[in-house]
Amino acid sequence: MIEIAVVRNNAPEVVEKLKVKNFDASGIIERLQQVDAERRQTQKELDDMLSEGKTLAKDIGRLFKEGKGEEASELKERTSVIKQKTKVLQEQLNNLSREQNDLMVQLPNLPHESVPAGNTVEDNIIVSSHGSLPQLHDAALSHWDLAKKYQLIDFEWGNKITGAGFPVYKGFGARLQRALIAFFLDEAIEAGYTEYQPPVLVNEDSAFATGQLPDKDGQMYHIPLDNLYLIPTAEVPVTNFFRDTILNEEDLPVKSTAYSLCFRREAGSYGKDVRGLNRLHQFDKVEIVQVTHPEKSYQALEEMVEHVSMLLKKLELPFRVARLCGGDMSFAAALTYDMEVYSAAQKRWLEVSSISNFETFQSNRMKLRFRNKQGKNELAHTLNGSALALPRILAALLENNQTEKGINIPKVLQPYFRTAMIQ
RNA sequence: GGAGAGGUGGCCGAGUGGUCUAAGGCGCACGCCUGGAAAGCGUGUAUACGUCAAAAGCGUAUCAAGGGUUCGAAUCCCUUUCUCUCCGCCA
Repeated sequence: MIEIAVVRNNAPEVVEKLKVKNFDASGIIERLQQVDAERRQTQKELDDMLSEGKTLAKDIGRLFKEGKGEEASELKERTSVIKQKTKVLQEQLNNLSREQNDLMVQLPNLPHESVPAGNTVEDNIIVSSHGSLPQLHDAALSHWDLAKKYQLIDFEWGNKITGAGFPVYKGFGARLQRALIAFFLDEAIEAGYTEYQPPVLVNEDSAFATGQLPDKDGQMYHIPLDNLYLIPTAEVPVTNFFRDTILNEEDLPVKSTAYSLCFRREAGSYGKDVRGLNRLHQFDKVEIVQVTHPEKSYQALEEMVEHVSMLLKKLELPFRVARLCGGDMSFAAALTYDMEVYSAAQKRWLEVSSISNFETFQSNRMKLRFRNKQGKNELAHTLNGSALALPRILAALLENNQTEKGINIPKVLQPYFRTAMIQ
């Protein structure tokens, strides 16, 4: 969530900026200002009352010790009044704090000044394009047909044992997945990220901290018996490593990478968008996460875009980079770049990575701070990006590299894949 | 799943109703001492909210979390949670 001080000091600016995200914050902000002022007033009154009670309790204790029981009893009468009042004030304060918090979590993150206004993908800005679009022969197949032809993926088996959106990879398909994961992790490690294998189930606190709760409740698989959530991305566990943590300034940036399974309910999706590997309930992804100094976060964002670009170039896939417009951005992001590869048989751009700077939005929720040079604690910035999501990379690789003889494997994957062509 | 023992500052660890404003130790920082270092000595060393233009200072809360008893709770009671040990199950 954004910081209360920002609301307190720049309310009109907050409302203005959130318009870029198509969010009308005026009502919430107005109420917040009232609640914040009342809360502070109440806290002051309560603190004073508690202070008086504390002093009295000490006096009473002292008097008892000195054997002046009668004087002590007189003081006791005053304490009952104080008790009554503190109880009422405490309750008021709790209510106000709760209301303030409820309002705060409804506010999306403020967009960076470079975020274009707009509602849909049409309003996203294509920042750059790389590589040339492959020309396929007339008999070119979609990746789901190729998967069948070469026995790479069995969608039917997945359907049978679980349901739609849970494919079974087999043979060269499974091996290609394994090769990609190893390649992505090795590249991330090379770029200075530390590798982790996180849990794929997280608790409520973790899901809240990175912003999945309460905003995207229905998008995650939930296990009620233990109140745990299946992660939609490794961002959730990895960023939460640093929940309630105060880092040293010299430890920044903290760069982490993790391969994990990801689970998304994708409620309401249907049609050709979800055909084949285009949209799954369970998929594989290597994620990169950074915790940075606030002054370095946009530099880190560029670096992450560069990293993912490098991966796509090495995989010889044509891709483009889009800066998302306000309406297309997530609740928690301040600035997001999407990376899209061209899938030649489908003739579509597929989103394979989303790289975002959350500034202090997540760190404020999870109390992730660092001790700055002045010795004060300051919220760090968090960022993350896919590097990369497997299924659509797989789709593009299969479609773009198909020939009459078989499917070519990019050079960079061959050491991992141990074969140059799927036949 | 059953039984038992626990959760105290960055860490170890004392503390069973009233200067707990949490002993002591370790670590860390600064200073003294030293040719330099070590040892020694001294000082300091949490987080949040509030107050203040800000800092300092001050107030309040925090001894796993929440509630209760009491004039007063780290300490007593209840609930929850987590960790450890043993048993059971188990890759």
